[in-house]
Amino acid sequence: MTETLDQLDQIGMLRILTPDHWEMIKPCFKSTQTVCSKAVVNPRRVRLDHSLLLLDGIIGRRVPSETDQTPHLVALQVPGDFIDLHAYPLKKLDHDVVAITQVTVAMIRHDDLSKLLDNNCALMRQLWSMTLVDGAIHRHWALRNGTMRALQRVANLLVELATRLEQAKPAPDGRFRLELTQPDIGSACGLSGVHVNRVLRDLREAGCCTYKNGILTILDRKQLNRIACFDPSYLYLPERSGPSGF
Amino acid sequence: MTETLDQLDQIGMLRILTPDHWEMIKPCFKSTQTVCSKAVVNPRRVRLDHSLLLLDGIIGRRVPSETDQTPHLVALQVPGDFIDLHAYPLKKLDHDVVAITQVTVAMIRHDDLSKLLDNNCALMRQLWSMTLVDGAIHRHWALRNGTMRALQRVANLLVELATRLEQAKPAPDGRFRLELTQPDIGSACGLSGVHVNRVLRDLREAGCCTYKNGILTILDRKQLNRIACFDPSYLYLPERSGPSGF
DNA sequence: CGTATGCTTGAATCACGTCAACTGATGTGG
DNA sequence: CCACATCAGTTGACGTGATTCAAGCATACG
Repeated sequence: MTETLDQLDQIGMLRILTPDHWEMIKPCFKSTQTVCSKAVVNPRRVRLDHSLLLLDGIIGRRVPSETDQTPHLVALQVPGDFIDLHAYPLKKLDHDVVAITQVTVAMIRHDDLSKLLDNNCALMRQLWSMTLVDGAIHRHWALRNGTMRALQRVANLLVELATRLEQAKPAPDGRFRLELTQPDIGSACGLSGVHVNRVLRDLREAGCCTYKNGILTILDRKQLNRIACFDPSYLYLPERSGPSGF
Repeated sequence: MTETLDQLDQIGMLRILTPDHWEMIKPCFKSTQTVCSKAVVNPRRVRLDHSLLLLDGIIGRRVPSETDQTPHLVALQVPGDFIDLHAYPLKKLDHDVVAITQVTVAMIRHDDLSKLLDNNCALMRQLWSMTLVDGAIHRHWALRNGTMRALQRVANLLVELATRLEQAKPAPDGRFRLELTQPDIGSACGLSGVHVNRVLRDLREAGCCTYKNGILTILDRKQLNRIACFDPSYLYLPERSGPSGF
């Protein structure tokens, strides 16, 4: 499997790393792994000795709900995200890490990470930054669930995911394979599955986007952004060319 | 002002640091500052060259709402919290940092922090951990706003704050000076001020707690925990004596 | 085939928001 | 000392957005 590791590219959140730092950490990923949809990648409350880099697919973080049975989605990760990097300093997670789609991940052992970081504080600071952007996204999820109404909430979530996914892989056709069920979307933004269905119909009838078979197709990005009141500054996107918030 | 700095104690979140690490970082705090209620301590989108340690009072993080005028509370910080430590790697914030009560903070320059951390990766990892606990709290806020109904939400927020405040300073009488207005509480958990008022009445009539003049008084902690479905594991409390999630 | 899973729609219910009026405490100026 | 303004809290009436329950439909799969 190591042949794929050499081809690893600096996609999405990984672009926070400087190229030389990326070259340093890349060899530490010793193996990749493919996990099938719906599997629990890392369970909560268990001591972890490794962290995962998401290469392909979508991963979610679930917290079992205190009130009812169905767990709640508190975060979604896209390719380029350093999943459960926070397990490196914290050692245990407070949520389950589950595969939404079939995913491929690269593993890094905390031992190897320590060897690397103990001699390189600059790299550590950049990894730290990556978890801080995660934190900013978490704050935005609280904001979204706290202030927005259903239509805006769903639109906002979809635009966020589209924007983050584009950082990993450009999608000129505006199509994104999310594979989230409608109740999943509801779980992520605090709505019932039924209501998500109605909201998606409204977005479809407004000509904004369609969502079918787990595939999001954005038809009118401008209008969708407007409905979503989307301001991407909380994503701290690295500047490619031109101004950005980072 | 330096006389107070020598007396700084390892309260709240600071207890994540080992005592020797705490002794190392303590001298870097060169001055304390008292800021009056409602002042903006650090504005968003401005490059910061320092971070703040909250010594006394309560600080909030506000995001101006896209939809209406009133900004939204996305986080609350209690004494011992290293406010905007995330500004150290990220340099800019995506939210305003505002004083809820009158607060005293200690300032640390990022230059000094760098000098200290470049020779001490273990300390850096612990500071990193502190921001990760912040992240876990953010996730919980998203969860609260996404899954809970009004009564549970308010109860949950109040218990969280009480628990975190107790880490900083024990409150055997069950009284906590929050100084949040009822609309503030609503803003934090996605409810209108009017509805918060009704919920607080319900909690009062149930004998759980009272909230008057910005002071929370917990009368029946057990019942309040039950209503709030409160499980503190996401706070990663350091173990004092006995088992805990950390 | 039948069963499971996810989507779709309608009808009834309810939790919460909005609006508006009133209270009570605090503060300010004449 | 009183008149007045201000601000947070309080309560009622009303409207509505979202949940829940239920039934029906489509597709995939054994």
